[in-house]
Amino acid sequence: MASTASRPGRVAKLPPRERILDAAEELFQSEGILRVGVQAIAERAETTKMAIYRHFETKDALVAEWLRILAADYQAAFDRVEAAHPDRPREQILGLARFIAEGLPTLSHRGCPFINSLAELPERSHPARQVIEQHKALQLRRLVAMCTGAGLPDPEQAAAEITFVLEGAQVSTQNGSVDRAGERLMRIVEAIVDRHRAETSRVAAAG
Amino acid sequence: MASTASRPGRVAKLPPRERILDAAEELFQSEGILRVGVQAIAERAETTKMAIYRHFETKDALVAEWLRILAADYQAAFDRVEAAHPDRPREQILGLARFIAEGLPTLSHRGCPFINSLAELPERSHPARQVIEQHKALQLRRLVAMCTGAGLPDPEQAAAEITFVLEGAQVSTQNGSVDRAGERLMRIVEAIVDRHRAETSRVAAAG
DNA sequence: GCTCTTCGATACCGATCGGTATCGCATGGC
DNA sequence: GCCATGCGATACCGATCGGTATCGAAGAGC
Repeated sequence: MASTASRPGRVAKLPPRERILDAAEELFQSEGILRVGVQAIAERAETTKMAIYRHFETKDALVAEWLRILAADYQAAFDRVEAAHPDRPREQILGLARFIAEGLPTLSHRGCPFINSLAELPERSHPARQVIEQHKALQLRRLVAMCTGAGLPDPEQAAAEITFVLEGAQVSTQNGSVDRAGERLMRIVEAIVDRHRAETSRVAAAG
Repeated sequence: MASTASRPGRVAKLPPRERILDAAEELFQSEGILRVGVQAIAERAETTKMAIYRHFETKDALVAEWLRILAADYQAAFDRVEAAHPDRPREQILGLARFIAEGLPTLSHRGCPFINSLAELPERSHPARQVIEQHKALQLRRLVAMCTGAGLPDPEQAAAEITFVLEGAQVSTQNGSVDRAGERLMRIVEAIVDRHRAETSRVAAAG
């Protein structure tokens, strides 16, 4: 037989903690948090419940860690969009909207993990809630910064409007009521930015 | 002692089925569907589990019936808004937005029941999902009709935009990221309608 | 080569879940 | 007055939940 050192299974296996997080990611996203048991996560991760509790204090801690990673991935995508359009805040905003719009067909009828998790975890003390609220707060701050950079006269209002349509597009995709949500999303975000820019010139002309 | 006929308890009690639905409404809204057991509903309704299963085939059927009633209430509110502004579609649209905006502080950090239920019940075959999707589809149709009545040149796009911001305002209120969501919601809905009206005159001028 | 940690496997815990069976009582229609 | 029905109470079912205890094999560092 071959050596056992470099051939842990049929393919190279990640360490247990990564496998657990990957399995949790897939199951939580497709079936929800509450409906997925720790045993099911262990099986998909090709490990055992005990291994999970060796790496995470409780199931709630695992949920929180999953959302933390997801939020970090999301912020990284945010970073890439910003970097792709340096010093052009309007393009950054539209790039962000495009990022969301392109993701809509993927999440299809199983919506945004943050929104869903918020629905599944009503207790304000749950560790996952803090992760979600911090993430949303950070996202809004970055959006406000972009709107400020774009010279919009009321960046808080503009950022709030964009936040509304981004989240609304995701839930409307989830319940399948609106078709061509991606295109519609892009159109309205452009319209929001342009309207606020028009406000700029109006304010400038008046001042 | 007084007659027992007209004095069923300390106060006049509704029939069990209504009490069950009331209890389910309160518990599902505040704690979510999956976290509330049938036993807990029975206790709050001052009855027993058996009584619940005499009126509803399964817990899922109770959930579906709850959402059916909720959707009917919602459509009734929709009717009242329409009736309050006969033949003035623009006022109807703004009235609807105001209805949602005024409800935001009430649902506070425990969002829209339809959005939450969608997150809690991922199985497409669940009876409650059909109720939700039908409700959302009907709401969108009515909104499209209002936009058509208002003479907007692209009523589907306008209705989709309004749907996005209505739903987005609710989830952003739930996660607490946006302050003054009600005012912001009203401002953007007005802006959407006015922008589409401006498109109207532009199209008319070009035609 | 030895030891210390990690991993996998299994069995188990108490609690709770959705759902059912049964029984006695009260009530309303006839 | 009688009887069918609705209701409340209790006990119970199998399944699953989150979480723990235990034990043996395997691997890495010194």
